[in-house]
Amino acid sequence: MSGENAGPRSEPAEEGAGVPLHHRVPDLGALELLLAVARLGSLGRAARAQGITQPAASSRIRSMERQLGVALVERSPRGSRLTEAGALVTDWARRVVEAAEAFDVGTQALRGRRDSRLRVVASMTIAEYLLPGWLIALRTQRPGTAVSLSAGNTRAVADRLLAGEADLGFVEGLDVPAGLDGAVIGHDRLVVVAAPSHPWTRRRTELTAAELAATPLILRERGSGTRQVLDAALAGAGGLAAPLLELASTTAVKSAVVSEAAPSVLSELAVREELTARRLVEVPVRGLHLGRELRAVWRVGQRPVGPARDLLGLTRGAP
Amino acid sequence: MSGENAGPRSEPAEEGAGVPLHHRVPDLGALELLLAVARLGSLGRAARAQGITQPAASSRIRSMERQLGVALVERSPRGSRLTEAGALVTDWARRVVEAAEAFDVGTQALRGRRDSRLRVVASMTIAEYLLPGWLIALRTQRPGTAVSLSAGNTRAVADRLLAGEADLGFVEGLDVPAGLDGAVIGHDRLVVVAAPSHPWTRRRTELTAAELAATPLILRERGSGTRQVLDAALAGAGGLAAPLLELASTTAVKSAVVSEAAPSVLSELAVREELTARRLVEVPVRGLHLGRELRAVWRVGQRPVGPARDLLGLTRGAP
DNA sequence: TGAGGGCATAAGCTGGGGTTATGAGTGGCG
DNA sequence: CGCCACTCATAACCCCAGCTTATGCCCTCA
Repeated sequence: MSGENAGPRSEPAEEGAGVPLHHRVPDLGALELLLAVARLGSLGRAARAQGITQPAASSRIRSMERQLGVALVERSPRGSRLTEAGALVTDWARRVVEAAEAFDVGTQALRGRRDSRLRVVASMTIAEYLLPGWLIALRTQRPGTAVSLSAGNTRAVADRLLAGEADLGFVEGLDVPAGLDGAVIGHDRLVVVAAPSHPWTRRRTELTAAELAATPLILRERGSGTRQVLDAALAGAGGLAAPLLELASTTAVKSAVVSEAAPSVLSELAVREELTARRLVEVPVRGLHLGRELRAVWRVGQRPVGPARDLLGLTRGAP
Repeated sequence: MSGENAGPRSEPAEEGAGVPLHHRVPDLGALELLLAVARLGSLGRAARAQGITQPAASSRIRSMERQLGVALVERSPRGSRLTEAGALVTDWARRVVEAAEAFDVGTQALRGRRDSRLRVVASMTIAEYLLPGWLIALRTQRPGTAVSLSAGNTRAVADRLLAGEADLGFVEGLDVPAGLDGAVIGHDRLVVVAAPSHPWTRRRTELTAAELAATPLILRERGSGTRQVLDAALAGAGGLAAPLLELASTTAVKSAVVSEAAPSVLSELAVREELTARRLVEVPVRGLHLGRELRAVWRVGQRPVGPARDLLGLTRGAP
């Protein structure tokens, strides 16, 4: 495991547990630099691209290699190429940097300058999972478009649009709020998820809607969009049983599902990563389709123009 | 846009272009701290959780708020809660931290200590997209399992397993290499993708396999797993046309698809993010299914036991 | 054979992020 | 009622990571 102590592990010791992550992962700057090296094929060029000097880049890469214990680039007097391992590390680094880009573009929009040319209001789910990607795309397509973002539930989105405080809104749900026009830009689906250890993940016969309805679940609090769709869909199956636990945030629900051994119903967008990592498992339900539309919305009669139109065009056909 | 200069933009100016990302995004340490605050409800507790002092945490959060220009936490003499905006920022931060965790667990496995209890060999695609998630899951389920990872093509995976240099392998492809047993653990699918501006994304009739075969594509070099599956699938449709461009890495292919206006065929795993952000668009092809199995493999007769068995159990049913 | 691009090393500066020490609010409770 | 326990903020100080400039060596190519 973690270095010095090769013998039968003495301390807590599980791979540097306790040490916060950022001591074991290089800086964002270092990761960016590594990507630049991969792209440009030379430490010096990468350095210039990052606005630092060649020795700085050299030492940064070297210390990253020391920290990770892996040779990342093969230096030659004619440039630098990635190692076999370096290529893999670079791919993982790219994902960190991409997440950081999403963070950046998101918070920049959140800063919400009054002089923004495009003011967006979105539901939490969309703002969290989809908008940053769209904004990155918008930035590459129409650089210099200043966007401001605020998030809230469907009601808040409608209010801001009607008050003229926003140009374009995004909501997920079953219908378009009064006073607004909209266009479907994609679809979301609620999925039943459970911890991998839960018996539902080993069933041979598909779960029925009635069984689902009768089981106490871990859910978001009443009033959330997710909850509405679920209530409506299970009304015919005897109605939803009292929840085992009601939590305020999606994240809280997810970790509760993992630790408490009860299932939940969540947006596909919210659990995609957990599903592919098998931290959660989807439980198919016979004949139950919990789809819901993702919609762009705007004030009746005010079809989006300019930047709002650009963004709308970008989002059509999402998921 | 970027502050000071509100007028018609003078300089390059597009939202701090040129300034490398890591100057506009807080440190991983700061993001982790923010998550801890969100989870624990107090700066002091979060500080302790990160192994720093309360004043350090206080100043770190404050300077992050200054940097982002957004109030993130609401301090009270009885604890700290996230702001509305803070909740959103925290969600975005969580994704960065999760990517960093994947990076961490991946590079740690790559470090490849000889004394590892579990030696894994995987194809590039699986190592890149799936393995980190599994390793994180494995770490929470069986903490302290030292894993070493090496990556290569199917041939290399087989060789290492047969040489007894690895305990468990993962490959994607159509069949199990000679000398190995295996189990299907999931499915991947090749998808035809194009830039959003490409005419194929606006077709009213579905693309046919013959049309796809006749079109020069941007592809990975011959010999890659992706290429094999594609060749096989289109053999009946007249065979694949000469590629427009042959590139060595998936990343290179992706960016070429975006800039050159030619389509490509790539693993669903590799383009999922690009698809949801609409940087790429999937083009459905009539009656063509480019599925391929993801398999865990091991030496004939050596069913995985111990840690290998744990990991195998974790991966079953992936995507 | 010299010029130029590539990388490494060395010496020195700077600032961000850490520390300790302290003060000032607020709610619970004997 | 007054103390305690908890919160957060401020101030003064320290240290090292990461930057810079200056230099040298290596290789390739005209």
